[in-house]
Amino acid sequence: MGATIKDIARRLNISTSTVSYALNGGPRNVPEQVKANVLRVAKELNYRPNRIARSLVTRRSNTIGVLPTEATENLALSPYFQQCLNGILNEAERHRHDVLIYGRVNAAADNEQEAVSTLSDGRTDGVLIMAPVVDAPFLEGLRERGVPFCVINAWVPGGVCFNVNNFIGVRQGVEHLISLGHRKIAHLAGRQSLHDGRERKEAFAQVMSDHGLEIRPEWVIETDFTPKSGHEKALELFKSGELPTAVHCANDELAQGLYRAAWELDIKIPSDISVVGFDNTPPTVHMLPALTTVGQPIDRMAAEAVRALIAMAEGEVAESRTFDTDLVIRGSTAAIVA
Amino acid sequence: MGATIKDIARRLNISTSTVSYALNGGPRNVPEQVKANVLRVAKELNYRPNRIARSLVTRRSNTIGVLPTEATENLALSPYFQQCLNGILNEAERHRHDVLIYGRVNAAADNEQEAVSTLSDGRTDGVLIMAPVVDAPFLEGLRERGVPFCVINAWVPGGVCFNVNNFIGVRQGVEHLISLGHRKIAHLAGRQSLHDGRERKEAFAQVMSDHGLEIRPEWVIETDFTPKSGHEKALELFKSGELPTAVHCANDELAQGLYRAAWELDIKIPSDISVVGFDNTPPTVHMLPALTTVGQPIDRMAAEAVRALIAMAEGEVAESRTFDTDLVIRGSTAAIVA
DNA sequence: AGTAAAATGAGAAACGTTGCGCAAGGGCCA
DNA sequence: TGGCCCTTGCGCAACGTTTCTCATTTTACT
Repeated sequence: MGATIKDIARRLNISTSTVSYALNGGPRNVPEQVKANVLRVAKELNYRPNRIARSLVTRRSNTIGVLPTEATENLALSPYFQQCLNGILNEAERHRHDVLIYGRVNAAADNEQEAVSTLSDGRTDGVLIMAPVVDAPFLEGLRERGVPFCVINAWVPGGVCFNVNNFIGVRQGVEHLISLGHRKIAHLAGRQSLHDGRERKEAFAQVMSDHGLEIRPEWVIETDFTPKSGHEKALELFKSGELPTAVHCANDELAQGLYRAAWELDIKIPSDISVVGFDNTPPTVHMLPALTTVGQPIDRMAAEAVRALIAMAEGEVAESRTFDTDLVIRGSTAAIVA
Repeated sequence: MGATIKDIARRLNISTSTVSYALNGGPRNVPEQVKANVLRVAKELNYRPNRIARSLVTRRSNTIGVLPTEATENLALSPYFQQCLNGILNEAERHRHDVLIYGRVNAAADNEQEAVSTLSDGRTDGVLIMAPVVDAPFLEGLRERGVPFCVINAWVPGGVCFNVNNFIGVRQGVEHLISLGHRKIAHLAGRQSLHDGRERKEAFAQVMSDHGLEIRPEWVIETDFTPKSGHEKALELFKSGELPTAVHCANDELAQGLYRAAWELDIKIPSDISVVGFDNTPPTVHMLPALTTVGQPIDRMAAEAVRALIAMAEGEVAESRTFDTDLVIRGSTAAIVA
């Protein structure tokens, strides 16, 4: 379809190697005059290098693979995914890389071999793995195969991981509530097969006991990370027995669901109940009232992961890193009135 | 790194073509026995076809390119983008295709040649273009180059386009308001360089005049499609002179911004003011009250576009299609009390 | 002017596939 | 038994690059 390097060579009566050198400022020098000619003809013919062919020989694709969190459906609807993807897209663009989303891998998660080899079929220089489930079987296989990969929001022994300190984060959120006078605090816990879900639940228990506060089992509710679940579980919580004065949610989407439950039961936030989220995803500023939440720099983590991936593809070594959370106080928390 | 087709051939003392035939159920038949051997050895060696090499010869990549709406930043944060991507991802997976997001193209939008050739560098079988600005210069170039492409939410003469009937959609929304007794209706209009922004504004004027209702210039407010703008413009509107009894927003994000403005000024939805959105993006169900909005089947449109793209890559012809909107009545609209 | 070193250019191999053109073997029918 | 077709399998070209090796020319230095 398009012109090739051969067309340029033929037109100028020179060899393809010379054309390649001229075009790439290649490993060899080529005289100004010739270079100018090549560039001119390339433009005339509207030449565009075929990246497939180039990749075949260089074994570099300049493409970052993204493996989203395993989800039953509609993964692109999760704010976490969105913010993460946003960070990836921005950083990839900065490095002139493209982004390929692997949609099919999780569907075949039962077949580890299949998953591993899909991720290493040469189309990407490395894979960024978003919040994999704990002990995902294919990770070990990936390492064996030597595919560069980075993990966000999970720990994989020996892998390059980008995390946030959940213990500090949860502490910030819960201690904020405590400082406002809250003692009766519930926890809407996230999916326990995810690293963050586990850690945040554990951290909640730790902070509460550090402050000598009672942890009521019926106030620690395990669910998954969706608004739907948040809504259901919050309704149950609100309708059963005594109300806590505050709820700590393992992520913002749970808080969003809880908002709806509160609104339906005419429970006012923050006067009747205070709410703290986790992640500081963009929609939280649009919640009414805006959500007090513990921010994790998802886009910076994603950006860092992209950089690490590119570095690894170039043979450098990259290191895991833990990021700081920050408490963002907005309108969903208030001091308790005695 | 991985095993190649040659390794399998060597191991079995057969030719690479035979291996290829066996692996692909190829254009030639190969005896059951041999096929079984090939499959076995392939498994042993953990063989995975190199898709780059395959693409080079077949000139098919089994990858759909996605060109997002031109955005200054943070495009992945837009619910429209998200829903669209979601539809694309699901449908692509169904056809065992992957999705590559072109992030860099719009940055080079001033350079048409550059944009066109980036989109036709062989990595994708076709490009799905999300809501391009009106008269985007590269579209003509794409057609000249013969790159299969589809457009969502815009019309390109001679292109394969998937749209919604904005005139009917806006009519549904506005007539719903009128049927509730509203006469003083404002329109928060979207970005006028986008097809939908233009059409919806035009449609609003048409419906209003069809019903003999006054269109106050200060109540038709041009802005862009973001919550931030919706918030700002709604604040201005609410603070200046007489209040309309209802606002028709050109998309849901504008409505979201308007919600915040109303909340800040203690204007109650729907008792003080009714609000109608457009798109029916997922976050609207989480708004408080849930937003009455005109739904367009973004994910179905995206899915259809993916199908069309794949068909076009296989040499078939695809046709433009217009989808129906549906009015989704939720909690943000109420009858006017005289 | 003579020689070594640097610059230039051509040719070809390689990357991992696919699939065409041929050739050889086997079965079937006349 | 000869001719034909069908099956099976191999070798090789091709896809569009990059980059190595080798040959030739130019430049620089003594």
